Amino acid sequence: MDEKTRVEAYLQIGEAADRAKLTQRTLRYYEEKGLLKPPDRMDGGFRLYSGDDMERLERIKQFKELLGFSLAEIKEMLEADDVREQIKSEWRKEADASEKIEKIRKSRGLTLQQLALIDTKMEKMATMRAVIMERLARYDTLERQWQEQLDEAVVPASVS
Amino acid sequence: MDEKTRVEAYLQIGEAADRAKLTQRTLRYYEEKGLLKPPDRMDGGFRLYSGDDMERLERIKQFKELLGFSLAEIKEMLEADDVREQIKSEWRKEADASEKIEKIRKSRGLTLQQLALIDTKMEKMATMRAVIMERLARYDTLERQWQEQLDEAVVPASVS
DNA sequence: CGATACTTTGACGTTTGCGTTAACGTTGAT
DNA sequence: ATCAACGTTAACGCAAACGTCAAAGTATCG
Repeated sequence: MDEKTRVEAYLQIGEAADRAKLTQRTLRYYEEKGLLKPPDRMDGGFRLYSGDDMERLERIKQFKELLGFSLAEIKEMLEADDVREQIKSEWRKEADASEKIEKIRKSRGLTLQQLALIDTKMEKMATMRAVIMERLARYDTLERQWQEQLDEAVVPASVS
Repeated sequence: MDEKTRVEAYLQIGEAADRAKLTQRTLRYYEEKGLLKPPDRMDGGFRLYSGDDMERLERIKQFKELLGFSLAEIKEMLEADDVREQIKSEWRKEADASEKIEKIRKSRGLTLQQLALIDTKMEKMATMRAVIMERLARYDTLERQWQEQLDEAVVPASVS
């Protein structure tokens, strides 16, 4: 079962694309552009996407759809994540710590930027939401007005 | 002063573009694509943008940057607005009310869609924000860890 | 082994959303 | 009247982000 779970955790490009709600072309394109690390392959050369790959895809989608980043920008942002993984796997302390601290600070900076961007976006969206609510209210009154007019016409004097 | 205010309320394309933080090309492009109604012109043919035009531009920007709509989608959405203006200017009740009610309902529907979209986006952004906050926390602990290591190395035994 | 479904790597095509001249007309100040 | 600053249309250009074949290899099931 150890092997089976390991096997089932991998998806071929078709399934991966379906689950991520993207196309196969897009997956290959992202890989080509360096947003996805080259995934593992089976013997025949078929790509195998890991759970991590799928998570990364999800993050890419969020950056695109929620924040409207270009793929180039997304790549930059994702490099912040890579730093974390790198450092985690580099528990050998040979490489001097100050260098790592630099990397960490840079990544943290990028993450802070993301946070700031999200916050301004959320504020703007809240404002927009309020405007839309007003609009809705006006539509409702408008509709009611014309509805009354229509009622009067249909029911001339039977009520009064 | 009546005339002056009326005149000053209009902007030539240069000023209009500057204030909207867009380019002249973009304004013409939006007009070409039907997102902006053909603005008034002065005698020489220079475009004159009204306050309403500027507001519309602002909404277009929001749809693009906040919601990530394509220009085609934005056009559709803005048509909801047009209905309101149309109906306001059509205070002649000749055209039957039921027809107008239909239009109003359609516009209201579009507006509701916008609202729903904004709400889902805001939810997703909130989730994303939470994830980012977690990330930040992890960066901080990471940095502190390595900082400690660095301190120990720099101050070998002087303290103890 | 064969059929069918899935995948691979090119490579060219398409759409969107403008940028960038070019050639020429308009305005406004001096 | 002229000059600089601004505007006009028309046309071509372009990068991003994929879509869409084509030709070939691989997987899997019976």
